[in-house]
Amino acid sequence: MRADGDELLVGRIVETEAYFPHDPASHAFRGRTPRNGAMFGPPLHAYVYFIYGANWCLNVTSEPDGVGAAALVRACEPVRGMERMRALRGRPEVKDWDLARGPGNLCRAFGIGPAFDGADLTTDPVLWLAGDGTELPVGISTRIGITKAAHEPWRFYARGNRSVSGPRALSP
DNA sequence: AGAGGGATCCCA
DNA sequence: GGGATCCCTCTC
Repeated sequence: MRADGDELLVGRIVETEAYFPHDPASHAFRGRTPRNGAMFGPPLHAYVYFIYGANWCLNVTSEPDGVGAAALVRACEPVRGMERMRALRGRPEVKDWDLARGPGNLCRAFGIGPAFDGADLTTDPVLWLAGDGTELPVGISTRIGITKAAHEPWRFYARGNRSVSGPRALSP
């Protein structure tokens, strides 16, 4: 969720990937650097990074302070604030279900950028996580867009949900 | 399928 | 400082 001025932007997370300690595909693999510092912070904090010259990606730290690990939030099913999300995406023709599909698109739709790097997602007044009790059927697959540890089944998605990103073969 | 895009970081 | 690499996106 994100409070954007007076407007509340709400999305249900439908796709994540795990990046474990000592995971060759993780940014934290080679140790702490200025970029990945937030990954080594306390759990349930944001790690926001810039990639491919165009996209921000949101991760949620998952291990105690000092351990570099996080879950990449790859997609949300928009729940509320879709018009504002469309404006943030800058693409008027995008369907609701497509607004936060993919990690870069998700950050654009929610206005998430470097300002949130290191934010505590349990107490931050603007960006936070919450549960609504919904249970989703979980599918598991290999992670997307990586070359190292590519066989590890560490991607988790909501089965049958249109807002899930990636090749169709990976989200049956 | 393929190009664009810019930061990051390792190893000189 | 160079250059491979990158947890991607859009348009073809």
